[in-house]
Order: sequence, then C-alpha cells, then structure tokens
Amino acid sequence: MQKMIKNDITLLKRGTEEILPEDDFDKKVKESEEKQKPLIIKAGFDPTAPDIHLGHTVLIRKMKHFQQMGHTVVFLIGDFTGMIGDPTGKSETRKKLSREEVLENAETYKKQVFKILDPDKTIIEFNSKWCSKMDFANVLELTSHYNVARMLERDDFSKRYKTGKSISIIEFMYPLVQGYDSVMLKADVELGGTDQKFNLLVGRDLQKEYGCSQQSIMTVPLLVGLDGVQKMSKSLGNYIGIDEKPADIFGKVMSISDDLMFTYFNLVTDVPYEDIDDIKMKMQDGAVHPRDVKVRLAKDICAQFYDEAVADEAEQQFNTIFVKKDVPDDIEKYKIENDILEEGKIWIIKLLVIAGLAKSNGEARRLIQGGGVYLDGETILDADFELVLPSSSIIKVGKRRFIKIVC
RNA sequence: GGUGAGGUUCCCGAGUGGCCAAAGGGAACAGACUGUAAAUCUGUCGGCGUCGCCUUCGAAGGUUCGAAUCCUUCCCUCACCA
Repeated sequence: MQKMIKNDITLLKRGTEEILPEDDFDKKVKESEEKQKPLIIKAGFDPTAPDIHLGHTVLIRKMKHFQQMGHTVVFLIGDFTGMIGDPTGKSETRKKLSREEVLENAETYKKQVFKILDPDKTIIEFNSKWCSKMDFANVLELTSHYNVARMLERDDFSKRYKTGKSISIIEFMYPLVQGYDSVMLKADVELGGTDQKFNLLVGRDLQKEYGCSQQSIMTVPLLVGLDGVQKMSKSLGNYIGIDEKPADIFGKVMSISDDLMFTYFNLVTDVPYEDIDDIKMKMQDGAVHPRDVKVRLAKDICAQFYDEAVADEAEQQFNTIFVKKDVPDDIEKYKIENDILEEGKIWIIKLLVIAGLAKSNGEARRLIQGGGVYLDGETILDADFELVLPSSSIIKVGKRRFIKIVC
C-alpha cells in the first residue's frame, strides 16, 4: 500500500503563475519526500460547466503532476454552492442546479477528467458533504473568522465598492465556503486559476483560524484561446474540447499562431524546457520549419487525450486534406431521401442546406458564389446546378467540410 | 423617490420622416497568398428557387401616402442626486 513519493520540483512549478508562499511550498514538498507522506492537493470545480476544454487542462495537468509524484489529489466539486445559485443575477454562470443535474455533471466531469487523471488515485469530493450539515450557528461562526475589510481587498469587490455597485452578502460567502472546504479537506496545497488567487488565500487564512496547518496556493495562468487574444472559453468558441475527435484537435492546434505555440508547449505539454529552448533557437535560425514544430505540438496534445497511434493517424489525415488536398477516408455520409428529389435531381442549394453545410439558402448561395463549394474536386459556380441521382459524389465546402452523398 | 441619457441587425456603433435590410469597425464565413500560422488583399455577412417580395431597429398602440427616425403608454439599462 505504500506509495513512493518522488518529487520533481521543476515539473511541479512548471507553467505556474504564482506560488504563495513559495518557501513554504518548497518545504512541504521536501518534507513529503523525506517522510514519504503524500500531500493533499485540492482543486475546486464549478458543477455548472462539465465541458472541459484545453484551457481547463492546464490546471488538471498540474493535478496530474502531483499525482504522478505520489500525492493525493482531491477533485472537489462545489455542488453545494451550485445548488444555491447566486441571487444577484450578475453572472449568468451561476444558475441554480438540482441534485440530479449536479450528479449528472459530475459524471460528465469524471468521464472527461479521467482522460488525464488516474481514476484510481483521484478522490472526488462534493462540498455538500459538510456544507449541508452546517446549521446557522456554524455559518455565523464561519463568518466570524473573516472580516469585511479584508474581503474588500479583492479586486472585483474593491472596484465595485468604490463605484458604489452592488455586492451581495452571498458573494462574500463564496470565498468563505471555498476556504472552509480547505479546512475540511486539510489541504496542503490548493490549485486554481489566477482569478482564484483571493479565494485560495482565504482558504489559507481560514485554516489558520480553525487551527489547521495552512495550505500553500498555486495559481496557473488562463490559457489563451485559438484566436490568440482572449482566454479560451466555450462561449467565445475559441476552444479545443478534450472530447473532440483527434482530427479536430490536431487541426485546431495547427491553426494557432506561431506566437501562441510556445505558450501551449509550456502550459499543456511536458516537453522539457531545454527542448523547447532548443526548438526556439533552431526555428530562429531557420533550421526548423515552424510548421513542423506545430505538428509536434499537435501530436503531443492529441496523444494526451488518445494515444500515439491515434495522433499519427490524425496527422496523416491532416496531411491528406491540407497538404495533398485530397479527400479523407472517413467522410460523413449523407443519405438523400427519395421524396425530396425532383425528377431524380436535387438542387445543389437545397442539398447544402438539408445536409447541414449551410444554414440557409442564402448562405448556400453565397458559398457557391464565393467559390467555396466543390463537387468531386470541381468548383461549382452555378447556383442553379442540379445534382443527378443516384450519385456517390463528394461535396466539399470550404477547406475542411466534406460530405459523401449516398443514394 | 427625483433628474438626465439611452435601448439599432452576432458584438461595438452611426443613422432623428422617404435615397435604410440600415454607414463604419470587430467577429465570422468563403476566395487569393501560405505552413489550415501571422500579416495582407478580395468578396459575403436577415429570410425567400433572389435583380422582386417578405420580416427586422426594446414592446404595444397611434400620426403620416410613407417611420429605426414623430406622438402615447409600458418594459429595461445606465449616469447623477436623495
């Protein structure tokens, strides 16, 4: 049953934004190895957003690093807070969730997160476990351990306070609850995004108040999305979901700008720093083509959610489509129903719409006029074109959307 | 509660009676160039089998030959005062 703890402090600190207090962290890590006593690593997750994308993996990968070194990783789902919701209505993300929804989301989380974390070594915890048992006296006690002046130090609050905007009391409670979770879990280290810094620190303070040893906090930066400007998020559509198909993941990585490449190398791969520096140098000298560097990145990321073989396949498919400008093997098939045929023919615009390649006739028409629709490799320029069936033609829209007609 | 400003197509933002499906920018999509990079350039960007018609400018009514633009009521947002 005993676990070997062997720390690689460089890897642990890799890609982090801040570690507070750092010497305390170093000490904990060192001691854990000396005493062969695993650290308790906590990271909290909102139960509302079960669609994990590459941005989330920065943190999850950090959890994995700790896990690989033998520490105890606690994946905490903030279901209690999620079930209460936020009455201020300020943030749309805080909507009330039922018990069932929370559990459902938790399942989805597990399915995705275990692509990265080791399920046997991950403890999944719900904060309702202790929060739902607290009575009003407990809550009052909790509030007595913190004060408003400190609370107002938080950026978000201080700004709103200064400009006289509303701050609901319950908003003060969230950091307290999160901090209390750390007390209950006896966390040694809590991980979070940079935006969580304040909340993580509250955990530290509360642990002291409750007479526990204090956690160190470690923040990781928010990953920039595919657009290279804004943070990666689902709502902005600039994300790579970890559930996506290998070919899509590969393609999306290939579409990021060269500038972003190294940020990604740093935050979402374990490629050693020396290697990265080496690549950078060679790229500057022109010894290595940036494209090939990006291929390596794309394969690395792909392999993380699948495996090497699948990553190779994704690369091949990518080359087929974009380098050889050929047709991929596994095209989605679209069956044309007989009842929409007119004299054995179908109007190309109608076909594009019903097959989901365009949202409206207008859009389909525009695609054709813009030269973005191809039939078996030939550009279709006539918007009145009719396809004669039966046919097994391949329709291509833009650079990467294919459909094979079956009829 | 009082006063002032405002709600325009995915977003920002012009438009204050017909020339408005509505300037400009951003995003997005397609094309060129490439390395599905960036930058750049071009085109498109409400719906309709599309050179015409239909539905849009917070909501509902009204004035007018004609309204995003004027009037009435309502809803909402923001700023300042209390």
